[in-house]
Amino acid sequence: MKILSQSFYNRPTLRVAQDLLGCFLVRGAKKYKIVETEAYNGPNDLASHASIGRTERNKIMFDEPGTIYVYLTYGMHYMLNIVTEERDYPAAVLIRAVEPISRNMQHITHNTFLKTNGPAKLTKSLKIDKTFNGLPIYPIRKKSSNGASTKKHNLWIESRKEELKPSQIVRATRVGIDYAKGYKDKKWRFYIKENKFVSVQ
DNA sequence: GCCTCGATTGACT
DNA sequence: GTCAATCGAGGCA
Repeated sequence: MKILSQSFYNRPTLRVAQDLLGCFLVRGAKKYKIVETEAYNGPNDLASHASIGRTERNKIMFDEPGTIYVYLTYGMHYMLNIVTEERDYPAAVLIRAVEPISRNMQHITHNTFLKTNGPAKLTKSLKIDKTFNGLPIYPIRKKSSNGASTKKHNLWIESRKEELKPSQIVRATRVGIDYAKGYKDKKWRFYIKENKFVSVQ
């Protein structure tokens, strides 16, 4: 199993959103299968933060492919996204749901269920917050001799074990974006068919 | 400065 | 089905 490189994310956003299904989001010693994603694609997508141009909040969406974009919504929920396509093209994939894979993770912890079946629930479960905003999700090659190390963080994405069949992938409209005229009906959400951790079937 | 609203969730009628 | 939580970004004065 191999960590996805930056070039994986430097491809069309809809492609990346589909190809992330079945890949593994790894947080320290814990591993989760990605089962639901959404694409936010380009400057014209009215559902995307980037449709109003570059701002202090959304500037990360214009950054390098493979950059982590985390923002706060409703004053309390963090959303995890990975930036796609080349620098200055604003696009990202929202990770909406993951399935816990490691042993002993589907049980009760701290008097509550570990819930990862929704974009805000998974960031809460995995303790992902704005400190990840702007960091790379891809591996950084080490600086050569003088040991000027890059900042460490234990969040990355590994490739699938095996390809998904097209019949295992469902295309659907995105959630919570009814305000996006002309874009709300685009089927830019992808999920693994019949997976019980998908937020909205 | 002031107002509106959100890529959501959980509690409640 | 309805609605509050909770706060920063963005728009506008």
